[in-house]
Amino acid sequence: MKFFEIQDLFPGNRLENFTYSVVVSNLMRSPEVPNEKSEHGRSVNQRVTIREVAAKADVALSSVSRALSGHPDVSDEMRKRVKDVADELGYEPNLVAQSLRSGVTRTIGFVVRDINNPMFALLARSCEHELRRNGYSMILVNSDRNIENENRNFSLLRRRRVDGIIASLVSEDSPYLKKNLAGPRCPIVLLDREVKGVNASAVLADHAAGVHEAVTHLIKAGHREIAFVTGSNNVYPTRNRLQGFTKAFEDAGIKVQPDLLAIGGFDAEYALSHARILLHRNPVPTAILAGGHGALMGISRALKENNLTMGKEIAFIALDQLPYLEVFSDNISTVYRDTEAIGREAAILILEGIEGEKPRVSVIESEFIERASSQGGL
Amino acid sequence: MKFFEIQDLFPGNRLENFTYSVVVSNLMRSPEVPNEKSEHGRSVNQRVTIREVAAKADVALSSVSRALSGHPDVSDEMRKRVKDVADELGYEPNLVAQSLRSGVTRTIGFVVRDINNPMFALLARSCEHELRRNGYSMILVNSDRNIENENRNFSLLRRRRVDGIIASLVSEDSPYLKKNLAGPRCPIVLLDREVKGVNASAVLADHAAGVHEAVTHLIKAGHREIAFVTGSNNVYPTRNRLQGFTKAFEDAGIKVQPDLLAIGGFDAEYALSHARILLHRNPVPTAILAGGHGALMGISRALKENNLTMGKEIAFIALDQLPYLEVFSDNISTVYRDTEAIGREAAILILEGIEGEKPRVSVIESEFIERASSQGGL
DNA sequence: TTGCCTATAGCAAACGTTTCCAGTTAAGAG
DNA sequence: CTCTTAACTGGAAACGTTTGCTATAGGCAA
Repeated sequence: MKFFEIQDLFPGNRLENFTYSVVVSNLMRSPEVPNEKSEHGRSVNQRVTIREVAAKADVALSSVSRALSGHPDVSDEMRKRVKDVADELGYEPNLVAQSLRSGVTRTIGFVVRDINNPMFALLARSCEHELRRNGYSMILVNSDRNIENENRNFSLLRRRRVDGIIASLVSEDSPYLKKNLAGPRCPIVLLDREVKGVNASAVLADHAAGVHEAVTHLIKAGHREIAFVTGSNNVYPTRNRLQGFTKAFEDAGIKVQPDLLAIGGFDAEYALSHARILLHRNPVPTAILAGGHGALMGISRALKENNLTMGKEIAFIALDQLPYLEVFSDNISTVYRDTEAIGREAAILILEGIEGEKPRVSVIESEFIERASSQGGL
Repeated sequence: MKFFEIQDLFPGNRLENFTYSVVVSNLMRSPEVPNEKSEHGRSVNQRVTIREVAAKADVALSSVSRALSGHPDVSDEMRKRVKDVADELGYEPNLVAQSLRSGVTRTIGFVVRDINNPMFALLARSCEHELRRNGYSMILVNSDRNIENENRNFSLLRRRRVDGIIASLVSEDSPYLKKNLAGPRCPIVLLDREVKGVNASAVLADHAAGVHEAVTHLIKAGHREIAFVTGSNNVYPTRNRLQGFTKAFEDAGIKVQPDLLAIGGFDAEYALSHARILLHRNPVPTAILAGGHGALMGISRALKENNLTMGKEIAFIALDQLPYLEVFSDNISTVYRDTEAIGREAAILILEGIEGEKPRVSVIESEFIERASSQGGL
């Protein structure tokens, strides 16, 4: 363990002039930029092109291209000569030109329903990582839960000629969906969505299994008044979770009480207002399930308002292990699915699609993880 | 408030066949894709081009281009005719071709030091939002705290001919920095970094002010043994925070005790191991400052290990209001800076640079926000 | 020696736009 | 009625690559 001496930290005795604005100032000086203009009014791009490499190596353009791209019809001597010159000049191929000519952009578009949900950040991150490992870049566009935005996002990605689109759709019945999913000539991977009649791959989580496990656990503990707050049933996760939920009741020979279900919005506002109502129901729910990030936010606020503590006065289970939970709320029972695996799987599916393979569906398991918050309530 | 009936949720009595694999299956059928090949072995891109629009409207290519791009030298009649045909054919300009010809990609590269830090997710998000509002897309690349990755990321963005680069650098003394920051002919915005001799804009947080405020608060409360765990001082935020830290001690006429400073890593592992040592120091620190996300993680784990509660046995302040804190740990005192404002500002600076304006530095304020965790410890 | 084949290199045509320049038309002025 | 000008429009050359085809050279067999 090495601790620093104060003078190490402030080389040159900068302690004396303690003004961070001074620190800033040395960034201000601007060695004048040339920024010349060519005769045609376009700014000169003094970057080195394949043409210059060819000239300096005294070979044809096409030979440079082949030498650098690993084409087989190139002699060892030619390849070496070209590579040397390219290195010497610091040649970096123009990906835009390559894309135009070859029709391949090595870019994947990622349409995300709502980037506010930290799960998507995690998912997009692992997906990007896997794509990059395979030489692809990712353009991420956020729809902000709005189907008009979503439609514009698809259009943008088409114009950018991305090689594939990974999409977490706002809903499964947007009027633009047919055009956006059937139209483009690039592979598509849907995240946790089922859209009929489109030729797309999908990564689906098996929410039902985990929810079934969780609800069964609650029922066995004696709970009967189990509330469930989640997004509307025009998306697969809600339907799938409800299947697990209902199946657990069926298996126990109990009837689901519809007025304990608040199925209508993934946002925190919806969850808050509906949790408030649920908490004033008679009889009061003894347990409550939160479907997603927004539900968790809204419900936990409502509980706080009513001075209810999870795991004491009420049992609580979050569907989805959200990334921040492990930090400070490591007592929350969750239905866990491996979010990073979903991202990786999406990358794999889209790469398969680019390789020309047929679309397929990949299912990610889920499981109930019991912690303190699912106790109490009875 | 509308609650759903069970049968609403499962149209068609899907309750009976409870197998989510069945649900999946309707995605599997693949209406055979044509996937034709042209005579030259390139897959047919049956997308409509400007040429087809020109042919159908019976005008020149150049007129279509001008009509759609808002060029002034176009008659109203021409513009209408072209637009109608373009709409009819569903023409979507090829951004790749536009980029190649015009030299402008309408894309900004965002190099992020470590996307694991949720602050960067927030920052990138607000930045992307602002860029998109101005018609730009963002490509985000993650360096994973590794300067080799960082170097490759810059190269990738150059090859992609991005119009500007926003960068959160791993360190300020990477050997590649000169090449990467001075070389490319596109504007650059640095996030919370000072690199001498480069012609770049920057968004700098005024950490010092907030830290000064926070430490002064602690000193006034009677704290003398104040520990500080943060990243190495080869980056601006550490230096700047230390300035605020030291100034507060100076102002109070007290000497900083160097062995209470653990200045060496932003990662949680570093923070954990050093917090452990600090907590066994004699005398034990009465207060502890966490510089960043990793420090917060590591320290809070070390506190838990030692059965210490923030705000009780020890005073705790997090430098940076991390996004997840407001959710479950709303009792943590923080030095707050508006992360989303930083993202927006970065976008604004990069757009200015693209407009040809001179690089400049923008400073974001910070302030101490007192909550429960900074009490106790004495 | 001749002929053929193989390995390699070069030429030139794309990819889909934008933009310079030149040409056409119509309107207005003298 | 002719000339000048303004307002468009069309043609063609780029942008920086990749790639099909053709050309050349050398090797080897007959």
